[in-house]
Amino acid sequence: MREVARRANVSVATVSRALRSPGQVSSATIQKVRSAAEDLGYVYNVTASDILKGRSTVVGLVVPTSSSTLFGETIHGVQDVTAETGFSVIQGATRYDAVTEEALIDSLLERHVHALILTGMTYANEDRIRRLARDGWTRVVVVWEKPGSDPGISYVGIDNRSAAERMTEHLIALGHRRIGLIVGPYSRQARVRHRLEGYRDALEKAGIAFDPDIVMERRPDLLEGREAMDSLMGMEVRPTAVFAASDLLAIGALKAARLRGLSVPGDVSIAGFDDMNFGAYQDPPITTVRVEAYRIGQLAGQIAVEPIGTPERSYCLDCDLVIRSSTGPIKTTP
Amino acid sequence: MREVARRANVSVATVSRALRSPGQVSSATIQKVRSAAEDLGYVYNVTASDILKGRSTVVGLVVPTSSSTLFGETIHGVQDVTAETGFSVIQGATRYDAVTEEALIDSLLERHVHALILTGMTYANEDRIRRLARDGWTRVVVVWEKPGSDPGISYVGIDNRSAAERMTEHLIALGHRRIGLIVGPYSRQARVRHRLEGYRDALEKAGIAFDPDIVMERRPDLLEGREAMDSLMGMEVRPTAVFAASDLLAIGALKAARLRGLSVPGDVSIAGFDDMNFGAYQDPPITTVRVEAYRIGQLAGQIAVEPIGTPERSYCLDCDLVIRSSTGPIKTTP
DNA sequence: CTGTTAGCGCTTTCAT
DNA sequence: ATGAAAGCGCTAACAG
Repeated sequence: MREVARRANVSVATVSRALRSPGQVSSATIQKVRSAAEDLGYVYNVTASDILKGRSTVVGLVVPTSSSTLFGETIHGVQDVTAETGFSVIQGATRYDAVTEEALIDSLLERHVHALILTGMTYANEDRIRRLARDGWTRVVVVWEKPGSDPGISYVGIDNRSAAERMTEHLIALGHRRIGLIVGPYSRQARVRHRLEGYRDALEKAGIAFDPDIVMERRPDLLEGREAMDSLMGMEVRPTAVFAASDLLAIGALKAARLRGLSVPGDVSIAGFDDMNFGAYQDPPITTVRVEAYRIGQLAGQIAVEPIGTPERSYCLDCDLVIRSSTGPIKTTP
Repeated sequence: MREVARRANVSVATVSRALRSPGQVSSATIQKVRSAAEDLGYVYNVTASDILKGRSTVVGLVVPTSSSTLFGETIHGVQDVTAETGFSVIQGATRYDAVTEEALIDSLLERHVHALILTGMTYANEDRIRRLARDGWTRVVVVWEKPGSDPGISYVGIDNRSAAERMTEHLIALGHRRIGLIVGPYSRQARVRHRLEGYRDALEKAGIAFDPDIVMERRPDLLEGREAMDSLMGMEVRPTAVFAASDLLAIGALKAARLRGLSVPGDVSIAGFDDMNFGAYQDPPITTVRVEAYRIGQLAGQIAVEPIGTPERSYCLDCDLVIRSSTGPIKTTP
């Protein structure tokens, strides 16, 4: 910038003004400055400006994994909104690991991010985040989970418990009473735990005993879904329906059923969660819970870029069941 | 930091040293400083340090879309490597749009990123990038494409042309002579154009005339694949095999075939590209080209974090055909 | 309209 | 081992 000033025969302050607030400068000077900048290949430095203004125009985004079409939509939502307002997004993946998550959050904080958007926060780091939020150090948005009540923490998510309950009810309504569940590691994530609770709620209402043997706790990916389903289908009294609390798990489960020569939904019904784009392209198309992932990202982004000190704000989005062909009535033994 | 200094009764310089280069400070002082920092909830500011040192510890990563399991793997690779070396990744998606890409690159440059990792650079922005790279302004890594020869630009990718040629040869070897192609927008992306060229190479070698009518140029997603396949299958003389230059397109195509009651590979063979994790979970599992997306990301990350001025370095990874069940011999009309 | 000056949070000489 | 002071690239307040 000093170089530019010298070349244009003006002070650095004028350069700054010419480039950033052209209203205060004569158009002749603006031209001079612009062309000097052009000649020198000058590129403005937002970072320096941030430092001086004691602010930050970066938001940190923490996701479990970057390679999911689902979180991907949320990421898009966040990026679109933040880009409009001149913010950049530093993104990192935890791989469902608390230690990685902590390291990630640390590095984000050291960059003094304006906001932290957290997907699937593990219990391990909750206290720390709460303290940060309470002190107004950064804005904190927790995403994908039903609103809680922590001062300074905003939530954008869905009611996982209710959605899981409704899907389980759907299966019960089809006549199923032995319903397997494949679910993420619920001991660590609220989101997942709530899905388990919803499942149990529905069973209880229908007077079906909860059987821990047919609940599989797995990392949400294709292979784990397949393996879990295989165990389930290998049981002496096997479930007639399986609720996979993620479409990834459901697609894996579908594969396992196919390999065992079981027809879906003839022999066993399979339901998923999330409505990932692939779900409708499976054979049969998968019954699932629609989640507006992009919208969640947008809202999270909007909240994130608000000035520090703006009160927390929470949204709980509705999510509908999408009944496709992977679930059907229980087979009546002839 | 000044606060910490005051509370610990030392100068800011000492605080800086105590926290960042403990070797130069007495352990008593370190303790004092540490506890003062703790009490005040002090968090180090990397950004300020970057400014002062005239460097940047951020790399910019540009991808076509964030919601792809494939680019997701590349992102993971980059993140894992950069995290180890204290870099953060600012990531943005172009959505296959040149204008968005340009805006994104601008914002990255204004943050004075240490390096720019570009996936699927469009022609529109090539000149600009080349100039940047030549001037040593940032490190530039172009990813997913076969190495070219531009001073200052590193490449990490695959030989798209050769891979596409081999897949087409595979189909030809199965007896197919009328082979449809569904491919991304090749007018704008080198990666995609090379796949088209590979396809043509193979046809030519086999003495098959190139027929532009059975080449569909589509955005790589499920729906477009489905629609393109539907057009192809609606033709009077329809192709007996279709090469979809992305697994996303292939899965969409599979759906279209299924809806038309065509058996795969009985009535029509379908091949994909990329080896996305979903491919093996389709029915039938999809024949495809394996691409080591994570490895590509790692290499790109390694090159990116090297000091400015380090010579460019390029890698062209091998990629094997993965023959699954979606391709088979041509049906001999009885 | 434009220049001068001070200073953001940090690190690095250079003294002490 | 510690402190004082200068300075990274930028902007805001104050003069002129």
